[in-house]
Amino acid sequence: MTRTPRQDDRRDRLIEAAARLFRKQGYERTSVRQLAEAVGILSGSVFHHFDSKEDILLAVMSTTITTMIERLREAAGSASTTRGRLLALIQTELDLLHGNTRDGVSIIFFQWNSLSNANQKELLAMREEYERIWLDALQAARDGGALNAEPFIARRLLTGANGWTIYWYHRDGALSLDELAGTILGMLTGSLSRGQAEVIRGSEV
Amino acid sequence: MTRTPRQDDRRDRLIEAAARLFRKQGYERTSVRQLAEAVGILSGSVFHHFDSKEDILLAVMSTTITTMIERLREAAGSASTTRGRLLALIQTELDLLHGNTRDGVSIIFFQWNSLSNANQKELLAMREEYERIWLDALQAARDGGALNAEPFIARRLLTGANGWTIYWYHRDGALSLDELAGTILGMLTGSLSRGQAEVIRGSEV
DNA sequence: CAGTCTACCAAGCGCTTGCTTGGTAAGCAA
DNA sequence: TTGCTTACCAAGCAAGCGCTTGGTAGACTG
Repeated sequence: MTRTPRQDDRRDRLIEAAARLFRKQGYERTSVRQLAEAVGILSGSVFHHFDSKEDILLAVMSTTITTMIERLREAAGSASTTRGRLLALIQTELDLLHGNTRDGVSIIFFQWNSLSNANQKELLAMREEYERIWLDALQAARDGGALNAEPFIARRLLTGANGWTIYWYHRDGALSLDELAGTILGMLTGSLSRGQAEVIRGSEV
Repeated sequence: MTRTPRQDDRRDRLIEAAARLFRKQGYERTSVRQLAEAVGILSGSVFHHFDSKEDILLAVMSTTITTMIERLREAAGSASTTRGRLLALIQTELDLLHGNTRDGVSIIFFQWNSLSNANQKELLAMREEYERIWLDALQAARDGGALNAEPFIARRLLTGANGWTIYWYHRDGALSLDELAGTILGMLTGSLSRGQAEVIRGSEV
């Protein structure tokens, strides 16, 4: 039997497997035994790496939010115009939801209530950091006249619209993520039709 | 001990309690014992009214969808213009989500995956009936030039945006449901600002 | 007023759950 | 070589789960 101490790869693999299974089956319907089996250990051994099952969910969410903030901050910085920044944020959130971070990100969106209140509080500051980036961009868009609605309302509608895509959007379909992002931006700002995404990103307002 | 035979009120009360508890706690985290306690019977007695726990969820969803279809059909028929009809549908869906049907409707939106595949199939025809009303209205809006996006994409974005309101919208806040509906219609059709809802409903396109 | 049906209780069964315990082989440091 | 640490296994515990069983009081039916 191979032992690989001084190397937390089992822990990381557990987080990965948990993200995958939690997304597919939900947190409650995923047992610790399933998690253990997914990485090739017995159920009791899971508790060598984590104090509780919920701690695994917390770890999944925590590492995911960190990535989300990082990616969104990058996107916000990459665009030079108000509208271009908004598009970049939408594209990024969609990519977070459908790229290789999708397991964790879906869990952030739709398994939030499986976390105890105490642990929700623990992550709230990070979530707010993520939302702050959005609200700043939306406020700028509003100041510039590109957005009609109040930023925080627009963001919440957007959160739902984007998050819900995990239930119907498939990357291998006819609709590309950038096209979808363009459609969403068009709705938000009320003028853009699909397929113009590339034109706008980086150009003037 | 009061017995009231020939009267299915316990069954109805169970469905009601289930809707409430499933929404608040989730289906998996709600036990049959809790459901029983909510209506004042013992856990075993629940299975006099339902074959299984999942059957209760099915009953909640089934009765809810029936109401949803009914209400949405009414709304679609009440408006004389394309845009007015769209607004009526949005208002109705928001009211379904936040009025006295909100428990069941929230469950339709967010506990769908707790149903077994077999039971999902059972309800699919009803869901499609509901969506058909939406798609017809959106298609008409598109034909009339009021909507830029493809109807089925618009609807899915809308589904997410509307459904997500259960996580942040509160009736007793400053924002009224009709104002919110106006904002959403404005985004969909790309021209309306908030507060104009009443003006548009029933007027010409 | 006997027979049937409805709506429940009391008890508990079989199973799964998250988690604990005690032990051990392998790796590392001195 | 000794001693400590890491990463696991083997076994199982207590609690809770959905659900079943056998029985009974009251209401309804002929």
